[in-house]
Amino acid sequence: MARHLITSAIPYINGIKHLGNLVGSQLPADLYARYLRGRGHEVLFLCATDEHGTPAELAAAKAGKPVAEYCAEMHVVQARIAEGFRLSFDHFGRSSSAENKALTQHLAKRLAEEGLIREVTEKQMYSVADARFLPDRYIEGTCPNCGFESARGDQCDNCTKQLDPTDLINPRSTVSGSTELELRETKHLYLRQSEMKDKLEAWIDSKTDWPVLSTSIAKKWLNDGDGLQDRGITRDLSWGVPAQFDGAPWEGMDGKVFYVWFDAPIEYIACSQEWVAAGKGTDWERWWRTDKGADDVTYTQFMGKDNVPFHTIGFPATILGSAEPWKLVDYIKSFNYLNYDGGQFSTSRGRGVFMDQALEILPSDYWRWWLLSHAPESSDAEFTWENFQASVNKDLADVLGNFVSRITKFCRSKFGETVPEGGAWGAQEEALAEAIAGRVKAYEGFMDEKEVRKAAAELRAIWVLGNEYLQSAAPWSTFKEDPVKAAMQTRLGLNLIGLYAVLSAPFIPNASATMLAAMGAAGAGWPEDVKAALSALPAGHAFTVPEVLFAKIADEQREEWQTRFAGIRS
RNA sequence: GGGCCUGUAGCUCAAUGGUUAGAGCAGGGCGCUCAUAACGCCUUGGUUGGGGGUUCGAGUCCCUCCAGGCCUACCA
Repeated sequence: MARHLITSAIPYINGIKHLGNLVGSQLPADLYARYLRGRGHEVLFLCATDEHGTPAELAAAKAGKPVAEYCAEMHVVQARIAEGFRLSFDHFGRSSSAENKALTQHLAKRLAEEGLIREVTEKQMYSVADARFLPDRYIEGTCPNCGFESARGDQCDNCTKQLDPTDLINPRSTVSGSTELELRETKHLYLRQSEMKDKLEAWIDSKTDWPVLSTSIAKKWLNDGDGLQDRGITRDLSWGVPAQFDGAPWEGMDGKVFYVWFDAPIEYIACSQEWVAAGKGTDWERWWRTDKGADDVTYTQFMGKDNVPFHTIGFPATILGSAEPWKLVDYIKSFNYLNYDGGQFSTSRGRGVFMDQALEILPSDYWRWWLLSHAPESSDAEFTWENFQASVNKDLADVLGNFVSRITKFCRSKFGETVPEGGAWGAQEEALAEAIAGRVKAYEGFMDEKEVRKAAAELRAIWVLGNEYLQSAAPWSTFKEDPVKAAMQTRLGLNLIGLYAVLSAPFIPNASATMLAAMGAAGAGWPEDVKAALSALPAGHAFTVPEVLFAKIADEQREEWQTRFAGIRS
């Protein structure tokens, strides 16, 4: 038994996430966590809401609520949806927690003591009407390059030229529309990442088994242009971890907070403290402090590609720079994007399917299966309703669901709702057990390697073996001349359901639980010995015929959804 | 502009430089009747984006061009 720390990139508090966000981090992380728990390992699976930053403030203002209240409400909403998708976090924390505040300030102080913080005075755009500094992208104006009138202060969406807000003609605040903007001097703390370039690079170079996506993005940041740049870790905002605090090794940072990307990854650690505070655990240090038991922990992070720089550069720089024995990540599993029907999912335009809507129209298992079996691992992937309908109907309803249905109903009609007695395995059954054992090994291998799509394909192939067996054994024929043999075949068929339930649990936990309940096999463990697992349900054991596991999606239904989700979210 | 990724069957994807490039779905044929009009077997289908090169041998390595995507440090 090994110990596995697993974190999913923490979703931003600003609204409900879409399916692309889900498949990029939380869902595969959950798959892995469930698999490892199923194998009997000790797992701590953490996630949280990322609550600081300008967008949260603006969203709260738009909702007419204090930002703390807005975040508290949205956290509950996200937590409930996460439950709906059966995301099995050991704790779902908040980056605005007292724990994170204390730890963020502690680490910043440590970095300063190690000489890795420097103060920089710079000029930033200030909006008088909004009474706040504005990030570049919150300034809009006419592009000096192409004349586009809604160019953002960081880049023009029309001609893609990178801009400085001072380049814009007729600049205005996107918050209020005010043109009363001025450049003001402001002081910020910078993390001297450049000092740690060699150390970070050596660390990244040692990670030869990571997805190319993870390492190539990291190397790009390390070596682009003049190499790794220092990074500002404070912002002129009120909502966040205060940058000025008792015992701070600097002055003059009043009214400023740490940059959200500085405190967000720290929440991974703080979340484990929240986990203890919530009474769910007793010792967080054995997961995070290599001097206090965490040196045998394997730490795996899951995230979308947009998050990779912060996890390969920023957070490791914080951890390593602190010179304290924190556990560093061992493996970064990164994902590309999921597109929606020929374009991108769009939160602002309400294009695509959002997590709450998905749960309204279908149970979570449908989404889990499709998303995971089509996870954007090697390149961006695309969601289409036709593909979704075809995959779900074929894989879940026909191959797995119908298998459960056919064997339980056959047994009920010939032997009753009890595992039938008599007969012994022949060559055919031995061959089946061997074939399944081989595929289970492959399945475990893919899961261990976090090869999500390949694992899904292997699992499906295991389901298919059951149908192949029933087809060739044909207990409905055998029953006529040799009822005892038919009983043995049926018994094996019923046992396959229990095996499938356990193997499938990481992907489709609800259906798995239904299958186990129907078979009266709730405590079934991982089939380390497939042959034994296929005899787990003894003769005379009672079962029930479950309801249809997966209903099919009809064409008319699909068309309705297609229309409903094409445009503006209602 | 720079960097990275992707391009393989109608669709979604596989293939440590090594037999005749494989699966699933869709299409075609046959079988089965336990089952959710389900299942099984067989089968059609590819100049691996174009061109050049290295090699005994290239989907794979190199060069170049084309197409799509992402990132480019003040959104997160």
